[in-house]
Amino acid sequence: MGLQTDLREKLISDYAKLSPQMQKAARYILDHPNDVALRSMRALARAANVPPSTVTRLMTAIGVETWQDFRDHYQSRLLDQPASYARRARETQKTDNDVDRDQHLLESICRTEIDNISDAYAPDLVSRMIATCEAIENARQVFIVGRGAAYPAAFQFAYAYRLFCDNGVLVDGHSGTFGDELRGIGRRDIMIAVGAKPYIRDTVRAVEFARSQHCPVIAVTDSDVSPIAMDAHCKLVVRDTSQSFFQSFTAALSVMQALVALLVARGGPKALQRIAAAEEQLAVFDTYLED
Amino acid sequence: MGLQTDLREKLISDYAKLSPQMQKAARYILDHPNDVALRSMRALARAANVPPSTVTRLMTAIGVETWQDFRDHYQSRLLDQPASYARRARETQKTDNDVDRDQHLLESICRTEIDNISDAYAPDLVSRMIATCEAIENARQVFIVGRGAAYPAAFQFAYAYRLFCDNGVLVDGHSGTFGDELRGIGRRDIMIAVGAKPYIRDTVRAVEFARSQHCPVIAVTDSDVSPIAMDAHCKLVVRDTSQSFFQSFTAALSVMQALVALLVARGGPKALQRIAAAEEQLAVFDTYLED
DNA sequence: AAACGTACGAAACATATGTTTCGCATCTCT
DNA sequence: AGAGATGCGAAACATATGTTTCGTACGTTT
Repeated sequence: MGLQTDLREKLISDYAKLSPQMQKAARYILDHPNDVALRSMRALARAANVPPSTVTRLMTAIGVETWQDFRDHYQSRLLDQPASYARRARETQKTDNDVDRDQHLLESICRTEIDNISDAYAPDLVSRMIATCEAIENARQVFIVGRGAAYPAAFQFAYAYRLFCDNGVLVDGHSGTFGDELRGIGRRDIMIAVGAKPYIRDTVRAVEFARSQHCPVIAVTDSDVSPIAMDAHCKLVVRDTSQSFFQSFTAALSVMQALVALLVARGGPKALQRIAAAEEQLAVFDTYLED
Repeated sequence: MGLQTDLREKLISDYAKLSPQMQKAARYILDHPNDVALRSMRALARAANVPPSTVTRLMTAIGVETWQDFRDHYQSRLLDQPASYARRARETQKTDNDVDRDQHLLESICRTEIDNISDAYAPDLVSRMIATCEAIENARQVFIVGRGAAYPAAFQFAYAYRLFCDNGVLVDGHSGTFGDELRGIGRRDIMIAVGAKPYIRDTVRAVEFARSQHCPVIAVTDSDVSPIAMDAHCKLVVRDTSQSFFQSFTAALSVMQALVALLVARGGPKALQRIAAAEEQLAVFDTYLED
């Protein structure tokens, strides 16, 4: 992927052919790649002790149109790969055939989804997921809340969780009101609340109620300051960037599934036994199609 | 560097005391910390959809003299991060305790999820998605079927789809039986069926019924030869590889969301108008928390 | 109603930025 | 030695940036 293999390599290979002043600039860039990402062109030129024009000349010499392109390259390198996706996506959207538009949209959706997922498994989030598991394992009951577009993620977790634990409650408001389902919630329980902007009132109310009953909350949400994340025991902040009017809950779903996988892994053979039992039960009900 | 404990914490703790517009800015910063390090203040303000003045006001509100100081803080934070990555990697390879196992599991889940998603947007699938959209656009009614673990994906699509089209029916068996909901299905309709192995009998039955009524089927499933994909008008085969006992429906969900995005993009301004109307209606019901 | 205070965006401001131009050295080749 | 090419920095240019100012709109209090 990518027409530009690596600008760094290009700089090194062309180094000999450059004029002395350009070499000075190139050398500084090679020695201080982060300066390219973080500082301005003029500031870099000053640091390298060359006039600004030398830097622009260097750009054209190595076949880079503009300083922006150069800087972008180094910025995404700094981010350890991710962000360049978005910009490329924007570039691709310029073409104007109808089918092409659809294809490009899907391509850009794909990249966004991958970015969202990557971010959801950043080191910070990983340790929070582990902490979340500990909290769940020690809880008496596990209440799972998610309305509207967040419902799928909540459902997914609840569905899988109940295959190996019987203390999970999906608070979906289907049977009776929200309040009924939360009766008895307390400090020994835990609530997993899923929701992103726009926040659905029910979800926020459920969280507030849990908090008022001293029940710790795990927030799977889109921001550290989302109303769902307020005073949360653990915040799992996942991106919901999307190309459409609708937020993407892909990353949230993925995290919920990952939590299940983690819980099972930590649960060891006992968890697996329970799953086997659950599947047997489903087979009795003739739920699945046998091969 | 040094005396500032962490501006991020400061931002979170002061969040409630900020004015609405400043909250908007603060929130964007919390959600996109790298933007602070890499982009200009005005660019960030644009991205956060606030005037530049709001950002400067935010600076003074949280006790930061100038934007430069703020940016510097985030830049050094960004530069420190890669080191922690490396350190963590080294630590992981040394010891073999429980936490490490969890981290490795999550890392491998992340990779698998990304693979699944990438495959779901392969050129072949992309053109099938476009074909799917055409079929949906020409359908009288759109029936969406998904049971068990596939329910989230079906629900997600139905939920979003109904925001701009009123001919979507989520066949979830909640209200009455499966059969009831499918009454009247015919050749001018379309059914979107989601399901992976193990195939849930209800879903397969629904597909078979649709076919018997000459209703074309869009199959979102795990194999070209899945019982759901039999004689399907269009097969969207997505991978559901996962590290746990449980299939991953992340890619399926992503594809369903992508279909919605595509439909809206193709629908043009009319679709957007309908969405606006739907959101207004939701606002009337006081569904969302206003800012 | 009136007075006050806060919140806010548009515009103004000075400065910094990326790029281009221009003229002057220095080198190269006949 | 002179013509041509090349390398170079100062300055010019248009634009973007960070910050301040100012008028208005809105809500609260008197």
